Amino acid sequence: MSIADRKERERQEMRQGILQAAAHLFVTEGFPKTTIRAIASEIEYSPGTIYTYFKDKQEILNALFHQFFDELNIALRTAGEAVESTNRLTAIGRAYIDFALQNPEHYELMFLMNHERLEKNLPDVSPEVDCFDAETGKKVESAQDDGSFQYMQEAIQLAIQSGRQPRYDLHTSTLLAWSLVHGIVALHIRGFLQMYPPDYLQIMIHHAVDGISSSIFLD
Amino acid sequence: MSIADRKERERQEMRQGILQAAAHLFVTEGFPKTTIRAIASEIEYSPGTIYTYFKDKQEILNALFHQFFDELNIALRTAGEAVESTNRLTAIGRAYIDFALQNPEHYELMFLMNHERLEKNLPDVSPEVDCFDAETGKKVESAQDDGSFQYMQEAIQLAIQSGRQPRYDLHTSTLLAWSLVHGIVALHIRGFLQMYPPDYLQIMIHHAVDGISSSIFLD
DNA sequence: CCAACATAATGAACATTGTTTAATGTCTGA
DNA sequence: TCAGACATTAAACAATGTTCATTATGTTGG
Repeated sequence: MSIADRKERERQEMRQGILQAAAHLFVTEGFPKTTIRAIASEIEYSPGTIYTYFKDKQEILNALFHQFFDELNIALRTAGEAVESTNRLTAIGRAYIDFALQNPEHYELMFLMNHERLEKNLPDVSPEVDCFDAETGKKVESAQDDGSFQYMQEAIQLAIQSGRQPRYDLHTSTLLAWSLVHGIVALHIRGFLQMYPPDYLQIMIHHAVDGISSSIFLD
Repeated sequence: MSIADRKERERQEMRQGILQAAAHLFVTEGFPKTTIRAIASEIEYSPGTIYTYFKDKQEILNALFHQFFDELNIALRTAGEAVESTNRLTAIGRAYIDFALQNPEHYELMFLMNHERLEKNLPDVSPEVDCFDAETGKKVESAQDDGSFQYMQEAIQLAIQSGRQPRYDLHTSTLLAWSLVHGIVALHIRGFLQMYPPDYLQIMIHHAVDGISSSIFLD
């Protein structure tokens, strides 16, 4: 069954080619301005061909979605493993902000754009850590997840095990940490921090990363 | 010149009618799904008429932009003035989150959507507080601003004057506070906090608002 | 009162979008 | 060799934001 293999391989190569062209255009031109015709032109095929490999424009974005989240995940874990567990949370926070500021278009597609993921076929990219009972709010089962959110949560847990005193429970602490770094980069990418000169903003962000620990730990 | 006055008045009424119809559609259907034809149909005019009053679709949004920021501004100041200055920051933070969660579509248009404000004619909605020298980072002149950001900053300043010990300088503290509340609501509106049951999320948000003070004050 | 005139409203038209489809070609497996 | 599955294409479709010539309306000066 070598022919079928080759066919499947060619199909996957075509898919990757489309994804690569789409990623380039999405990141440089933005999602709305990127036309199917432009993607097709980039890979030198007709527009209709795209629909042999992807249901619609949204599904192309969904595929890239997963890819970008993997990139963030790797960036955070690389930065986190490079330091001992006591400094890990700060290292992760800094890596998170660096990723977002160095790849603002990736972050745009991942966290800022409105994907309407609620009603459509969403990639399971949302950091599903635990499943709760809808009535009691108690944790029902702990899902093994290799996401960025989970890794940040693990870092906080490690810090607690190392003796640091948390202000709130683990989930709340993680939410606070994540909200802080996301808030900064989201405001920045949307241009709401333009009134600060870049170097001064860098100092503030530096302090903000330190503020993560301050806001969730007592000591 | 009464006739000219009436003409001008009728013109402004028409503008307001368009804005009202557009606001309703933007908020219920979202900006991209709202067509010029739908707005025109709502006010029972032809599509072309819209362009007698607004340059394009973006300019309609810009006008609503100002309106929504005024609403937020009023909400924050009402909540802030209701308490003494020591609790003001927390009250503002809570009001901010309430505003965003009770008017998610307004918040969407204000802070989450990509307006491409950089290149186009942007409303001066960005919270321009101070002007800095690009090289030294020192404050050059203090601009009087009645924005929400400014009000949050004033509340922090009041807390400091009341004896609280800030961790960082005033601007950094304000950035931290704003990033925290924006981060929470931005993640929530984008659906990244869906794995938490609503009541548990409420508790976490409650803690998060308290976390504002913890993250920027030493005591 | 009438004749220009300015302005507003219209509906058709245009260019561009995402997507579908019928037709054509190509390759596979028997 | 041949029939069927599949990929590709150009054309077409519906819907979008926007423009424009035309029409209608009301205002102004004589």
